[in-house]
Amino acid sequence: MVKIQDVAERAGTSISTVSKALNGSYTISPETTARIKSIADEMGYRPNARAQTFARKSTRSVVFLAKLGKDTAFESPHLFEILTGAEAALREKKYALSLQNCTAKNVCTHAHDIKMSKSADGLLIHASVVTRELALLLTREEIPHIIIGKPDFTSSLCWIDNDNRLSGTLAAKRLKSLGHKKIAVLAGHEDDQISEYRLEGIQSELAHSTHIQIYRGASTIEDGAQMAHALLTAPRRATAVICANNFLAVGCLRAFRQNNIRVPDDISLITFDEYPFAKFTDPPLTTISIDVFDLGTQAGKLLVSKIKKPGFHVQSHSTLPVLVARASDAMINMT
Amino acid sequence: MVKIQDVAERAGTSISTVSKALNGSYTISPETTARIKSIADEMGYRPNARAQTFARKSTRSVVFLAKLGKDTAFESPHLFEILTGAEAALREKKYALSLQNCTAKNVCTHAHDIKMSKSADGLLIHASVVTRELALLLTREEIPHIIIGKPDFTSSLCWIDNDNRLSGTLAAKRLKSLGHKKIAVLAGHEDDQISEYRLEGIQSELAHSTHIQIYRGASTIEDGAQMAHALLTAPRRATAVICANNFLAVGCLRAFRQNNIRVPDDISLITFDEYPFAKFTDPPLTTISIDVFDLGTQAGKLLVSKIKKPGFHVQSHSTLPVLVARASDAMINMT
DNA sequence: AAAATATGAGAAAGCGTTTTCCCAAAAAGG
DNA sequence: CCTTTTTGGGAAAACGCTTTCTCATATTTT
Repeated sequence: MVKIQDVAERAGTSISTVSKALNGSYTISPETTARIKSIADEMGYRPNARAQTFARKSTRSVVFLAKLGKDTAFESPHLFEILTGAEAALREKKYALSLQNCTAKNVCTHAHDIKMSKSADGLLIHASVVTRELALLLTREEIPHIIIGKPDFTSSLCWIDNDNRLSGTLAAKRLKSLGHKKIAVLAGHEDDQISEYRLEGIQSELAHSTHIQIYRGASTIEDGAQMAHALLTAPRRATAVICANNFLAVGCLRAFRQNNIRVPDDISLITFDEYPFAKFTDPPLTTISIDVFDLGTQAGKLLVSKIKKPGFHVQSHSTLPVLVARASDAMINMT
Repeated sequence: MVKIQDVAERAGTSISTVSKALNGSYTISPETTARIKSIADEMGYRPNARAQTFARKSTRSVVFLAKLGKDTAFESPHLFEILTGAEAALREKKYALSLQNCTAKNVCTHAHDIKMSKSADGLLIHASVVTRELALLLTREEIPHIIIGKPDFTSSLCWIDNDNRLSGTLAAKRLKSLGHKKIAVLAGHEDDQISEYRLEGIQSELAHSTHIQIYRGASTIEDGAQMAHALLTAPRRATAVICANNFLAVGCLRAFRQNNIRVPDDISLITFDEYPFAKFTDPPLTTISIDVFDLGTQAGKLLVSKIKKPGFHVQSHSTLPVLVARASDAMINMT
């Protein structure tokens, strides 16, 4: 294994000179720098990352903390899309990304361990595992971090998220503009943050003018279908339905088909996000979506900024939702 | 920051004793070990991971190499399910897992870099990026690795995979046992390894006794529907269809519905894998599936074994597929 | 009781960089 | 031409552990 010493000898310089040349320090002349670089190259010298990490007092790596388990990849593809986006951004900045499964219960232990053992420079944390205790820890220990998703309590954390509240508002606005007055909402359970914010946005937009029926269930195809059935048998049937996410929408679509309810002729449907099957459903779904990959890259970039300049403080940062109009919604049918 | 020195002073021993006690070396008496441990605990001592990594000449980390991009999380949830499984296994063995996006073109650079810079102890590599050149590199440099998926050429690599060929055979056997004689196969393109192995298994089982029609297209819902249309208009229409993956099956199902072909009454359908929506389709899909998460954990465990004892050599290792019978296939309709 | 062995603990040598000083030589200024 | 400043490069001190060697002391063996 060729080490810095070898390069130095071959170049007839000291090891500090080699280190400086390779790391682009201005205190070495351009000529020597070039010469050393070419020698190092020729010798196939790669600095030992373990030694660098130790000497630099920085790992140039961050860890991604989220709740992972069997089927998470299927149930929460967003999580991994974010991860992928983050990896891309971090790689560009020469940071490594490692993955750690944790829960809201043990996230503090994880974070504390990483901080104490100095095994990473920063944390990317999925909002679903963020607790008040963690918030305290992060600020007290001044751990560079970005929370992905909006933590559900006011705090001094740095977070970045799709603006789910605005998404809800957009969906509601859309249906209003199509003339709908009786709108049903298929929402997730109360502990489903994303669904909750969307619902808030919907309600704030619809509050006065419209009759809203809210149904709740798990964010699954099954429950979506069940809620759709309930909706169809309700006294004053809605003319449009907003599904808090794609799974609910798929279930809803299925229930409508079973009951020979045509979409969008008999009822309009609008949902959020952009799962790959969203454009393949029958009819293709109108959704309020965002670029999840981009959310990840932004989180990565932001985190690196925070690591590099501890003064740098982004309190929060939201990405804007946009309407992707397809064929599942339509002007209200007056007949 | 409390360091080993501080603990040693407080315990009235040398730092080597502390190190040994904490790392469970037998050369320290049980009493001293216990005493030191409790003092370290009390002082909140955490060894500096950067220093440990450096001193030990090992990072206790591995990197996962795969092709990642926008929508990969949606299109290949399996990849992330494997990743999650690997994380779980590695965590148990105290190894960290980091993620690196790469392509078949640059995978060698990545692997070489990691080896040279000693930034990880081993590699988990998705088969889709494995090239002959990489195989050479891995064996020449003796890089501990596990390939996930079967590399498409004979080599001395260590790989682990679901036995896709056997899965194909199982699917074919199932349809044969249900009395089908004319079977259509909706396969992916020739470069889709998984689909290819499945097809092989199907063909080897069906070769003599049965009439097979093979259709090819991309592994998407769209192409699945298209192939299904082709199948329906073919001269001697098949009584059963095997779809090389879930996406094709969904497309197929849709096309059948549009043409008022009932499943399984008019035609039987069987597919592979177990996407979460497989049990929610109409009718629920009969599939040949495996435990992808488990594939990941096995890969992780195997890799750690290879890292710890370089002599340890598993050439290959396959997980067994199993039939999950649902409602999309049935006895051939004789009428 | 002397010799051989086993045991517990410490001294010190790494591990391979980065980085902080420091100094000579060269350049600039008076 | 002498003094001051700049510039390029080297010496050496970290960085905080692990691990090998060595050595007393305690234990066993002869």
